[in-house]
Amino acid sequence: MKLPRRRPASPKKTAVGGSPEATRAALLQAATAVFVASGYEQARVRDIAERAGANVAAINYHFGSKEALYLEVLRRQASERIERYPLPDPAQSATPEAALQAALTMLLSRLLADDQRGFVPKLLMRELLAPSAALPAMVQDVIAPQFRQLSAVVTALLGPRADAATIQRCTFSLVSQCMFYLFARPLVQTLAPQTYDDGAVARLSAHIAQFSLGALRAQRELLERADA
Amino acid sequence: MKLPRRRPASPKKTAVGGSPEATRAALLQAATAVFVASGYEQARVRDIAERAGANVAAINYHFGSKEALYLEVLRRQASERIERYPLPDPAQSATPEAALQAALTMLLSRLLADDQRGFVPKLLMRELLAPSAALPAMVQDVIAPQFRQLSAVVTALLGPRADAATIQRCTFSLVSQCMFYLFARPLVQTLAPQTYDDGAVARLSAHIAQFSLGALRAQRELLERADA
DNA sequence: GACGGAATCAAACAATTGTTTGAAACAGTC
DNA sequence: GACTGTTTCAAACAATTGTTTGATTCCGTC
Repeated sequence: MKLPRRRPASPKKTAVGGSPEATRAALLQAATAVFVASGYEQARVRDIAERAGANVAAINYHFGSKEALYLEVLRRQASERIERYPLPDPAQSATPEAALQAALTMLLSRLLADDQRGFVPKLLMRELLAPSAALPAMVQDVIAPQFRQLSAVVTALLGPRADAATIQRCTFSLVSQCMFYLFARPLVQTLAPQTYDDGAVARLSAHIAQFSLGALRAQRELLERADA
Repeated sequence: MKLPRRRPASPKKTAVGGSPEATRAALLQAATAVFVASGYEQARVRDIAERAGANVAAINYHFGSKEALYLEVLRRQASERIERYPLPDPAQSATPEAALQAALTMLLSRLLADDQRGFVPKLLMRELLAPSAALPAMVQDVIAPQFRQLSAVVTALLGPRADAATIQRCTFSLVSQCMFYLFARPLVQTLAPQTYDDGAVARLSAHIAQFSLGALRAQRELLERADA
């Protein structure tokens, strides 16, 4: 009693559709979910195939290997999130202070937004914990641009006397406060359960901006007093 | 040509010693190294046994299973690190500023010190990524005390007008800057390779203290101006 | 409706995993 | 020196892994 498996939207397992492209897409979607849930090493190709309603061999047929599939998932998710949350143009902000606020909001949005189930942030966490061959590309594509952008804003706020090392450390201080709410979420939720309620991004970015603006102004005064 | 394997410090593979206790100890030490390097799932019992100069079966004989060995390693490492880096007494510091500096140094030490190969911090990362039943105990034993301590220091620096939420967020800002250098290490090393050179803890804690003291003073002024 | 390449499948494959086994070596006691 | 319980060992075990295979099904084309 075999029903036709191709075009007629086969009601087989999940939603393979029927065309080869549909299989590919289903595998990608299933792989994303499984990789996020288990990480690369713990993810099982059989889980992915089953979830996609496809055969195990389909993975190697369409992508070559488990690792190639992983890299493909990573590449797609990262670029998608990047274009969903474009970096704000610093020239559009009236003041460096406004630019900082805008940049922090976007950074936090990227890290905390729950659309797409937070794939990229979770994968980023996994990569940082157990770096794979994918991390360098991820740093270059996702992190470095944000870091450069923030560095420019910090440079504007610290004034002309700031050296490169100071700019770098201060930028780290900004990034760290944002990433903290991603990484330490289970911890923060234990200590302050209401933190991730509605409007979290706005609330947190406002605090981080206020905290950091005070720090950067003080740092600037310090630099200029030392230089004088 | 079998040489006597027991007491006479057998020069076999590594340093099993000879007695059953020595085998146990060697297994524990090797297991610690391997678990830290690879994590529980990726750690191979054969690696551990070889590193300890023991037979694979010795693990199951002495500890019952791979998981039991892991939990034993965990238990020992956690308690050891806690007593190695005791929290500084805030009453011993002359000023709140000095107390902040001392607390940050100790926090960073705990997170970055490479003795024992940073087992507990790495485990903390794994727990935050995939929380298990061990996390609550870990928060209670390792994190919460530091957080309370830092909160007290922050309260002193922010002055009497600070509300609980502000104190909490500012303390998070402090903790986040410290944890960042643990979590984002692969990232930081890409962007600023020299960061973890000798004296990292002193250098980083000095920056974080300076940055944050400026932020906290500004915050205090803000609070007092708004209240006045 | 037969041909042919693309796609899918169940099954087998080779490698690796944690664990168990049964014999051997050991130390202590009588 | 034989007995006993403990400890160690090489080897095998059972389960799981990613991958490959060879047959089969599909679909457009002639």
